[in-house]
Amino acid sequence: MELAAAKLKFIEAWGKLGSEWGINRTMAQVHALLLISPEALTTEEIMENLSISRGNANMTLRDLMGWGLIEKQHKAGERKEYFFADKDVWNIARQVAKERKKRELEPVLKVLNELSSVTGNEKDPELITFKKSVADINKLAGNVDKTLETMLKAEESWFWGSVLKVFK
Amino acid sequence: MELAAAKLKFIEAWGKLGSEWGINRTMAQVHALLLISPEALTTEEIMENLSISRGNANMTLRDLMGWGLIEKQHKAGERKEYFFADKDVWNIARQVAKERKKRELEPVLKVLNELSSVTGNEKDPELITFKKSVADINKLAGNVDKTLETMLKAEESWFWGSVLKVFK
DNA sequence: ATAAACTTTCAATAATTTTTGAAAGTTTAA
DNA sequence: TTAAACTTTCAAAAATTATTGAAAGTTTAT
Repeated sequence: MELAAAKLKFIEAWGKLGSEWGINRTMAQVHALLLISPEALTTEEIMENLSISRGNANMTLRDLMGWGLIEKQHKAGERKEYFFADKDVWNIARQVAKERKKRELEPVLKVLNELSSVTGNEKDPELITFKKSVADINKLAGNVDKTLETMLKAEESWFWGSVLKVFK
Repeated sequence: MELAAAKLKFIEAWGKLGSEWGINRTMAQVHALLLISPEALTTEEIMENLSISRGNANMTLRDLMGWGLIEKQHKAGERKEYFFADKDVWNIARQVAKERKKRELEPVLKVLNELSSVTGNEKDPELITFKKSVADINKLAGNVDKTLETMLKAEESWFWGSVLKVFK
């Protein structure tokens, strides 16, 4: 396959994966584009490359910066802003894990903790089932949280080395 | 907190989490409802409880069965179909991991493998960057795949025991 | 100060996803 | 059979989410 076709396919696949995981398709595509660009790109170039509007490009780039996945670059003697993506895939994975943990897992853990103090007739099957489910989910979520915490601090080779060795 | 309020809060939280992870909010809510119900429920009861239409309930229940998260139950001497959710949270996690691996990770791995055979001028920075990104993502995705594979076969206590021991 | 170069905002519009509900389909009991 | 009880389908409507693009805002060079 030619590079041009491969790029399109990569951007499309990355966008699809993103949308399946609750990430705006365009955002995933802009990220994909910057990931495979050796050079930083301007808003203009991104707009053109993906056929998106200026407003869309601007907001998407801002979001990507909010996720810590891309950065602005200023070139000496140029007015334009250039954007580039961190190319280290392990950093990307960690960054996404970090943000989703903060934005989604932690709020859920908070709610689960509140819910575990539910009151009522301790003989009521409704209450028993409710408490059991909440407690079980809480435990699982806690384990996920601990594992992510470790992942965030870890080096890639150490992390996978450890995990895969255990699972041999 | 009272049980009734706690139930509402749980269903709401589960629905929100689902939608953030690309799962239809209603589907997550129906799952939540069944998860905390000691008894199997009819379509009618689910419709009423969540204020959703018959069509929506029917399709959502079918989807949940497709994900292997709930099952039909037939009660002797009754025409109605009852639905109940597997209450084992580890089973649920495994089931979701299994389905998402099959539906999303595997197709992406397939595309990545195709893309790694991209051709062109080996000196071209565009090609070099592209190949590097694809190779790196491929490696990471492969490790995730292997880990999920292990998780699918594992018992909960063994899995977390191993993972958390390593990360101590 | 001015204006060109560039970025940001946001109300309106478009696209996508979800939901409805009535009609069609199926099963069962008598 | 028939008809009641129940389930499924799917086109249309509603709700949600994403995108546009022009106007407003900002920065920089002169």
